[in-house]
Amino acid sequence: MKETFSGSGALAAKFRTLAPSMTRSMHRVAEAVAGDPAGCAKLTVTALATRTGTSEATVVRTARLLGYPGYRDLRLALAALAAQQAAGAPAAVTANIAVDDPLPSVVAKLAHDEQQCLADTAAQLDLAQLEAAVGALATARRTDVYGIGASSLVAQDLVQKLLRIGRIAHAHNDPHLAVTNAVQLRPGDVAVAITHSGNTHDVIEPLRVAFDHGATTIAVTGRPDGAVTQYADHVLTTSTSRESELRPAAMSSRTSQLLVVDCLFIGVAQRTYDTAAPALSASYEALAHRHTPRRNHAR
Amino acid sequence: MKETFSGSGALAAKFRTLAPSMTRSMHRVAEAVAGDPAGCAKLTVTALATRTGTSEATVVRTARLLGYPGYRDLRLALAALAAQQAAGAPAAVTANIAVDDPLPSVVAKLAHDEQQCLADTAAQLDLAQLEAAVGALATARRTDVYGIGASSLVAQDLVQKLLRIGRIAHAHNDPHLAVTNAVQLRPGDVAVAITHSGNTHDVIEPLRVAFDHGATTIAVTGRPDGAVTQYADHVLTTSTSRESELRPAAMSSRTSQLLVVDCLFIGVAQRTYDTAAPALSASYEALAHRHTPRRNHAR
DNA sequence: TCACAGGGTGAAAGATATTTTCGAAGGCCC
DNA sequence: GGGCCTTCGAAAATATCTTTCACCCTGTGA
Repeated sequence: MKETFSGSGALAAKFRTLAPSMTRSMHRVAEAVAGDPAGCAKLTVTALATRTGTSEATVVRTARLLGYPGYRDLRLALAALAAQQAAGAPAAVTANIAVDDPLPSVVAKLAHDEQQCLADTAAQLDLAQLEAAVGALATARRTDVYGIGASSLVAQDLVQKLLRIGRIAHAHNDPHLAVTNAVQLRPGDVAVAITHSGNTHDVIEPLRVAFDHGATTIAVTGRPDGAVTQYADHVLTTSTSRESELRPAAMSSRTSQLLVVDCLFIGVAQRTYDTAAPALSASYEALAHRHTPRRNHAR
Repeated sequence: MKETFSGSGALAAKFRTLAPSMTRSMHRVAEAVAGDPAGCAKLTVTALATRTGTSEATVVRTARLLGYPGYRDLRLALAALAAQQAAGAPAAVTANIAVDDPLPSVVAKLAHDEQQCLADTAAQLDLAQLEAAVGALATARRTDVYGIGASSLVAQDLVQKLLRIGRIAHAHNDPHLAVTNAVQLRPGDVAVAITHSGNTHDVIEPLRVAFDHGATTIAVTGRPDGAVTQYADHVLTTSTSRESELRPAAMSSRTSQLLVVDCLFIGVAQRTYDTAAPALSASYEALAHRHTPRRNHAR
């Protein structure tokens, strides 16, 4: 793949995230759009269809996939993007991490990639969905979080955070236990599934059970078209960063997922401030004696 | 783009210049447009006509007067202008996250903070220490990783990654078991302690034991002067990001720690490429069937 | 190899949005 | 007050966008 997308932000990120679920024709359209936003903003549906050798229908479908109600809105967004790019074009360079990269270069590239990933995630995060998810978590009687493999760590991170502010939460990485517990959920409870691929059966199954039992369900996934979203009331899309052999997408999705988790956490903490703040302080006090009193570490 | 708006004032300037030649109705339209470009960009001709209490015809006439071929183009320009204005004012993301921050602001601030944290970490990371740590891990007979609480997740992340490339690694978050296992270590083995505070007794203790038994010891900590470094052959310092009430340092240290872990991982993967690459591929294949088969697009 | 299923695709119909037309209303000078 | 010009908006005409639907390609199983 010799795609040379400059770090044009949200659009390129969206493109990467959704590329797998695009058909060939849509891919062509998306490529044209991502490659020359300014130019495409000047075209009508018909013109863009002609330029990409496709049909109006495909252009509209692509626009929809990219998250706009139709081509008209994509076009507006394109114009906006072009203006933004023209305003400040940082144009950072990012090569893939290679086997023979010296260590300093690895560190720089990794840091840069992850920064980019954070920016992309923040840019494309659906705030309405986030708001809804936060609302659900803030009022949940209890919250179950499902994650397997690398996503299991993210699930645990979310649970640790929720526990710290006094919410009742459990992380499950055993599919059987997860389902067993999901059966207990009912309306007012929340279930969160975390899966990069969006198709991890072991995580979807408990979410489906929770969904069927009336719990509010949230999916944190890199594939908004994945099977997991069938059973999700709220979908939070993580951004897929550039992949390379040594650092495949599935592995680097973590950064994006964790940002989403942090956003959820802060959102919930804000909404439940009265109980969250004392709980946070309490957890510090409780941990203080666990640290050997060497210097003044209680900043 | 032929039409280049030099600044956000361009529209207002045009408005002033052309105001004399405008009729009353056109004036109302122009005023609305100049006053809220972003908002007007969202409206159709009809909607804008209604909002200004005029007709579509008038709106189109105004657009023409402002120098555009029609309303459609004015609308695009408006969207571009709005984006430019938004980009020009990157907002005070430097501020702490407050209880009453709206969600969009929280997302922006979090993303910004974490990006900053990554940059800081990469900048101050001691490459010589990293190199040494990578060398030790790459040749280790086995690796034990200690982490408690939030750092436990980081420890697990490192272990998961090492396992994927065929290294033998274990994560311990039970202090007793950690010590029990540390006793088994000997020269040629590696022990890694992850602690933000640098003074977490439960993590220091197993590292000390490992150190005493001749294992190579690595500390990943935010406090290079912490107690943990006494028993560490190599110290990797993570950066402490800004803290706030809702997002204390101990919690945000994760980002920094994970970057270090990633650097270690890539470094080791490079050095053991011959075994790492096949192991990586194998782990994908093994996991493939775990994802409900959905679609497979040629890319 | 063939028949079949199922999604991907574009032509064209259908729906919207934009532009133009045109007549009416208001105002100004004679 | 009447002619004449300007302004204005309703509605027709056009351009643009969206949806539908049948065809086609591709992969699959007999």
